[in-house]
Amino acid sequence: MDYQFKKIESEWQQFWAENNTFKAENHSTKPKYYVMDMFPYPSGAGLHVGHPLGYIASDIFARYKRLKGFNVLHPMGYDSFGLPAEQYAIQTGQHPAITTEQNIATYRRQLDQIGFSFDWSREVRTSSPDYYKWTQWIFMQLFNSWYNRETDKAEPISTLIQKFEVEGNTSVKAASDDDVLSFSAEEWLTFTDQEKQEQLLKYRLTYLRESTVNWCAALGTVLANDEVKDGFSERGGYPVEQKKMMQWSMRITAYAERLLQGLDTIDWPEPLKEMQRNWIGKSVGAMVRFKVERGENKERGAESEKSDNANPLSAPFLVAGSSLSTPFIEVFTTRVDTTFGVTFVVLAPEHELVKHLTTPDQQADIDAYIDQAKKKSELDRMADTKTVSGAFTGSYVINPLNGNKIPVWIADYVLAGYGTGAVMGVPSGDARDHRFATHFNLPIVAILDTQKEVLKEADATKEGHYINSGFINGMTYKEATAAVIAKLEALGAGKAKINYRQRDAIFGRQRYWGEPVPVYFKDGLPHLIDENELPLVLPEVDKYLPTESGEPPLARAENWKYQNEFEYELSTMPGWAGSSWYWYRYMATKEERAENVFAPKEAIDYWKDVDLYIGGSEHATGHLLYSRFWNKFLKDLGLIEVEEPFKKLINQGMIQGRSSFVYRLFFDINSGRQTYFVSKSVYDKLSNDREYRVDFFTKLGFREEDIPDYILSAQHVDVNLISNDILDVEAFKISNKVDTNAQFVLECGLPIFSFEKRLNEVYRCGHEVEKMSKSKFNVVNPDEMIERYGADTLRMYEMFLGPLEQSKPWNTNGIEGVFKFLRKFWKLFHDDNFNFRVINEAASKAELKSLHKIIKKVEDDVERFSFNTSVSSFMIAVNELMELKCAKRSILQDMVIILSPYAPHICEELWKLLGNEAGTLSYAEFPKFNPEFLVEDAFSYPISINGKTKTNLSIPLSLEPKEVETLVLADENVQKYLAGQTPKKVIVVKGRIVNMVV
RNA sequence: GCCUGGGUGGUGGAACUGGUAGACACGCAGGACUUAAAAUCCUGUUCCCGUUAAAGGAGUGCGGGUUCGAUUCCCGCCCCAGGUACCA
Repeated sequence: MDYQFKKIESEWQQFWAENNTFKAENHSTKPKYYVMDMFPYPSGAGLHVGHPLGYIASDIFARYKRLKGFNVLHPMGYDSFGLPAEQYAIQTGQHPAITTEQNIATYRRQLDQIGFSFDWSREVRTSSPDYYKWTQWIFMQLFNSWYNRETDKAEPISTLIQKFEVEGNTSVKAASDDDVLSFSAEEWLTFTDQEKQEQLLKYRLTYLRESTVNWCAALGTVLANDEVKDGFSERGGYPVEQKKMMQWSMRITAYAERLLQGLDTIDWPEPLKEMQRNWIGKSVGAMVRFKVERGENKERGAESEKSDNANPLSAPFLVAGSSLSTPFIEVFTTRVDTTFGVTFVVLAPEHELVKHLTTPDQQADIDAYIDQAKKKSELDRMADTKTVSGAFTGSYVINPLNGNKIPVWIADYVLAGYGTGAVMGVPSGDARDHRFATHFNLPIVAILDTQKEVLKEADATKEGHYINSGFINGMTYKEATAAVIAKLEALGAGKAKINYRQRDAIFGRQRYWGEPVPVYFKDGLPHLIDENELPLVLPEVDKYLPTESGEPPLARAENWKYQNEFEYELSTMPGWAGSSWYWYRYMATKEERAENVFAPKEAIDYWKDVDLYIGGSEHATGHLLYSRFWNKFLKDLGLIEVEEPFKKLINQGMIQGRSSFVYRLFFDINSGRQTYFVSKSVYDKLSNDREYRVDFFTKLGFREEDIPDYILSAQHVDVNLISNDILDVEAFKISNKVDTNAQFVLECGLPIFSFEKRLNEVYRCGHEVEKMSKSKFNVVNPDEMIERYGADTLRMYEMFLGPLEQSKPWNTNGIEGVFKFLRKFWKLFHDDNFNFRVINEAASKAELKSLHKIIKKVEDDVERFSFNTSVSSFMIAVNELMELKCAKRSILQDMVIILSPYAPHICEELWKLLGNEAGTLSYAEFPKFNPEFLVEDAFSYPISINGKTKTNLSIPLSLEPKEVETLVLADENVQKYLAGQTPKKVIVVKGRIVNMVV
């Protein structure tokens, strides 16, 4: 029989399913091995060719480990809450649960046909109530916990209450909000319940906090950063602004130090760890307080400051242990030694002191600036370092070290969420401060004798001795830092401080399709529902849109009240909630899931942690950090044992897509909004060519002086509507919901001829290589590949594409070669008429050499996750055995075992043809490598002159370098290249190379 | 901007610890088999110069450096991709 992959593959897939071949046991005498993949979000576009890359790698590894005698847990599930399903629901009115169910069915079909060895009995779905019951349960544990810095772990909130009752909060060392009041035990006891709860909320590991969101008034909703482009909504192009909103947060910062330390104990790619370290961003420095100079802002601050408790000018004093009575601006700096060089202070435009520091003269300037800053996203603000902007508040502060009066500015390069939302400007040492000072004509003072030309350029050196710096003049960096901190502490104007860049994570979305937060509100304060009321099931709503008043979709649920009385929390949990603990749910068997725990203790004790986790590096600072955080928290509660959940992690590179773009041009005219889609070359010319632009608008009927303001932007378009970069305009019109009256300007430009077909009368799209994702409309799925070549070919081809960890755009150029290889492998077992021809003869030396070369190679390659190189080696081995006309069982049977993790279907079939019991291949024993078969006695030395290879010479490997040198120099051919010269030096590296220097 | 990764023939890539650059494939060209096609097999294929063959020269994004020897190590740039806190 010829190689009939379709028949073979469907038969074996059915066999595995029916016989539960890959079901993992929670009890075994074998050593355990837990191989996990990052589970997919079941997108409507189906599984794309990028997903299987990591899954194939982990499947090869899992199958390899079974052959090596391990009890392997290799599960799969779905991260099934998310924005795209909800977006689809908004457009179609379909319940996201239904579309999600359909998408999962598609994913499952696609996964099944690739032949993965998953234990499907342990599948999880984050959107199913029996799963998210436990996500909500963990949320409740977080709400009921605080972080004790003395024991360095989370503890029940009841222990905090006990402390408050005995000693108040002044001596408590806890992770908390910045604005906690100090109170004594007596004061605590006089608090009402309401007041007590308010205080406790500042300590809970999940708590309410005001944070900034992208608010789109036209859509009446909050947008993800992903959905905002250049300050406008990606859908519809409506303006977006930054707005503050009360939100649930997770106090991940409490764990910053442990998250940092833990990195040293796990086997993860160094760059990934580095990303997490940078994200956590530990910096050792100091807080410095600059007193506000009174009198400059007499109308406001001065009179209200004493009596009015709500006056924000007094807000910063609400720091535990502080008794200062003058308003100040607090900054964090890592270069406290440069305090004498401070010539201005900059606040974030959102800083709460801004409105109180602004003098009447400056009011207009400041208002205009704040207005403009609101329109920019944080990312835009960080990214744009070229343009300097800012506004003067009119107020001044006093430098605590030299008493200098320093102006207070606002600028958008200072971000409210970072540090204290204020920085001290040291233009001589910091490039950004320098640009700011130069632009606004602020003084620049050198503070180190090694700084050169500070008027021209900032110099961040720590070398040399201080100048212009009062009592630290003449000191070195180390001495000065210590001296300044000591002085600031003595003055009560600052203290040493370790700062983390990481912020507490926002834990809420103003959306429908997510886990409901198990919280209701009573008298404006959050309370947990009862544990036995879990899961709090997502209620039905009539529409998946926000309400008219801008509340989240859950506000639409009718009669949805806790005990028919109290408002539930209306936001839902973010995408990362369900994925932050799922590896524990996999540990529970189907039967064990009926028990009232997230996973049984014995199962957790047995599987402990994930031995190998494979997934994309795009999750480096999101999912992987949150998961480590929740894991540490669960450990603090004593529910699990390990500090780190993922022992070893491999990043598979992304299979990128080739995205296509259309170019949308729109502007407002008297009769409303007009939209055009312009072709690629028209877009290029409109962007770069002024004359063309004028001509273009003239043709549209505008006079040169009346050309309207317009927005020209690139927009993703579905790659399935495109062939060779040409857009199917009619199909696009149907799929594009927003601009029904849009017009199309084709390659030929204006005017549009519609009656005559010509070459340029097409709409040409632009393109870019970027990640494959539904939102970028560039998804390619594996079904067609499997239909044409089969799963074994797809599996091997995805590995053959290149190193697992590297990103690459998808292309199918080489797939024929892999397919040919499998057919050759099949032919090795059959004669020309496809009769099985394997014989029981003793293997030759050459055959054994080929076999043991590949055993060694595959072992080495799998252990270091270099799957692409083993595919090449398999090809070489099969080419060699073909050449040798090898048909011997002792060789071929081992070949089947070695290849089976990569191409399991064809190997199962051949295993059966070889006379073995069906299905036993998965648990066969991996062949033992014997180095004796690879011993060589001679090596063909490359002979080079000045590093350039000239010829080769075969020399016995037993010879020592001196003997090799003699032999080489005696060679006629070598003498020809030397042309009579005597080498100055001869380098011989045994078994490697001979190099002569002349 | 900042953090992280990458850049080698026409294409995907190999070269594992500084030791023959281009393994293995794809594609292309030529040939065999065939009435023909598909499939299969054989030969060639980094570039330039030359060409019956040979012999030269250049070459791993760009510019420098260390070394007997650099795709590999160091310094400075350019380009591409991922992340940048509400895509997952």
